[in-house]
Amino acid sequence: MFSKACEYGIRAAIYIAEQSNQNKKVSLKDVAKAIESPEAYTSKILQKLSRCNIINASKGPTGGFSMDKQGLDKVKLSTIVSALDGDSIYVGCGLGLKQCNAKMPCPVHNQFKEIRNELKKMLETTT
Amino acid sequence: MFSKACEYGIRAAIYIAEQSNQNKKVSLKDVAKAIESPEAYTSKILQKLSRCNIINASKGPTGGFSMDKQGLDKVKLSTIVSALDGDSIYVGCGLGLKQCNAKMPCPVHNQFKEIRNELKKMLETTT
DNA sequence: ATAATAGTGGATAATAGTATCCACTATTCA
DNA sequence: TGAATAGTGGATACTATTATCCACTATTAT
Repeated sequence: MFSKACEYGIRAAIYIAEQSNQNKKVSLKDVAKAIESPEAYTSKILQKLSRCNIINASKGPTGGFSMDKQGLDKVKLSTIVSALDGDSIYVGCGLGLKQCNAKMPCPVHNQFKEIRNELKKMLETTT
Repeated sequence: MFSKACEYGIRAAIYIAEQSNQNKKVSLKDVAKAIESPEAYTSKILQKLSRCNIINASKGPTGGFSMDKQGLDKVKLSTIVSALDGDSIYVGCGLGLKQCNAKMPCPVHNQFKEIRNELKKMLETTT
């Protein structure tokens, strides 16, 4: 469904959100440990999320990652997914056909469309 | 959604089914050309499908791939998918969490479950 | 100021999925 | 029988994803 990176990203965001909700800043190590992910790799992912302003990163001692408490419930899963995986989940035919579209639908075109809409709707809920 | 191999497999199966419905046997080349896939790679995929008895393969000149005309509408997409991708689509938490199950659901557990059921239902339709 | 901490960014390695090559076997037909 | 055809199976190459390493910068506290 999602790439590994995206899974880590979602899990990390959820964890950071939980901690921020208690006014706690967390370090890279904390996050990696909490979500059981390789530390260095997680670092990259958090960098991306931070660049997209989904999470805040601060340097130096007492630094770490956090999220705005007030904006917390405005963060959609879909934002995280598209930041890490792009829109690959949404675009293109389920069978990888180029000539598949509404006019020339592949045999499973409509079923796929329905499921994708379901998924999209779901991703637009909060952490 | 699906691996490339699986996409090719589904497309190939659909093509072979169409041709078999007109009592036509098709060669590897035909299939690869029709579904725009690399020939050698497609060969591997068709081998798998043939081993799972989803399609028939015959050697020698006039050989090629075909499907039983009577069993044609009994072939489920899900069979092809699980032959090529295993059950990776169905199993496990959408976020890759090990400790996620009905009792300890992750924040998106139930939404995922619903979508997966939709998908499963859909895959159990014919070519 | 300086030492310690914590994130950053670029280079690189390991792995899995995708794709190709080639020698081989089975089958058909002349 | 033998030549041509078509699928088989194993070995190998390519590519993107996943993962790691390390030198660097920014920040804080002493």
